[in-house]
Amino acid sequence: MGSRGATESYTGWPVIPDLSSELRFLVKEIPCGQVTTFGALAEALGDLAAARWVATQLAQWRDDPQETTNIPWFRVVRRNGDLAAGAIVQRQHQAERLVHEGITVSTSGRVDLAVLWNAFHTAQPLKALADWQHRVAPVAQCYADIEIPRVVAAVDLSYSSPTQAVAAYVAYDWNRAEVVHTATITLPVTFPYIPGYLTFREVPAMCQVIEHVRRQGRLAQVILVDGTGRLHPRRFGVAVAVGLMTQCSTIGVSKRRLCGQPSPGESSEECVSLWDQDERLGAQLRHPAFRQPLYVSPGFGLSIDRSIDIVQRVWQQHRLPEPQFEADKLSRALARRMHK
DNA sequence: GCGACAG
DNA sequence: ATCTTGTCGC
Repeated sequence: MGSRGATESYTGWPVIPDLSSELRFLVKEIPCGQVTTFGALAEALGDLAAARWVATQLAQWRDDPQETTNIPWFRVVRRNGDLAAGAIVQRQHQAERLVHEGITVSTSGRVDLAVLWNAFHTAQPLKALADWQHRVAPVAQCYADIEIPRVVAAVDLSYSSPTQAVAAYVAYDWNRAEVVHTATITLPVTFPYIPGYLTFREVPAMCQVIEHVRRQGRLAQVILVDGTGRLHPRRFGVAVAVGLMTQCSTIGVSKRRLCGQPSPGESSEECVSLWDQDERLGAQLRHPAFRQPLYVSPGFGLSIDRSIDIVQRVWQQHRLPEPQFEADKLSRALARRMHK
């Protein structure tokens, strides 16, 4: 079975676990005649936040003729005892499999969770990754603010298939309002999207396109990253990791909020600080032309306030700041072209 | 039914 | 993020 669980060195990037293999192993541990929950499996992986991914992965195996007979997906139900989500025929199938193993399923499609099985053997690989984030986050907290540079870049990812990422880099001159450099790369991606762990999914591709631009000698002084920076439960969003790995100044900019609460005292419409555990981590920005706000936090090498200055400078014509809008457009166009 | 956890 | 029909706005 090889090495299970995440191990890492103190200084470098951690070994990224193969979560699908880990989950497959755990599901196969559930004994005949027993049931468990998606959340229990997620906790066995090391974080309840993975529950949704566990559910979607099990549904995938359920619907895959190659996998469905090897993996007892039907022994996993929701926390309230309900059978897994899905079409009526699939829920019926799950009920039949459970009844066949001697488990009582009510007419409404619910099992008694008093018998929930939970004795997994696991190294909790996600917990190892979270510990690594906690430990490395303080290293990224030093900064020496630069002036707002003329050229601000952005990196963004699209997917040409569920396992193939397209990373785009776009450098934008806000004074002349034009794109001055672009680059793209493609890379296989296997780590799933789990809230709080986006770093381990998207940072390798982002760093690779940035290193490519560095070799071209065209690296901008600041890079906007789709996602969060310090505005993260462990202060280690994807923008922090990209900055740390590349030693570039980075800013996390997201369309939705991962964590942080607006400070009650502030009345400003266009900029409200976001706090978590009595710590100011970033800001919610509003643009008069757009309904939806933007969530901004430093990744690496910049203060919160300078990060805000820079994002406001390049946020003009679209819902996303111009460099990100262009990077999104570019990566999506290439991903679509590759899909054909 | 509601709230919700980046991409 | 991606998958998609119908819908809305410039």
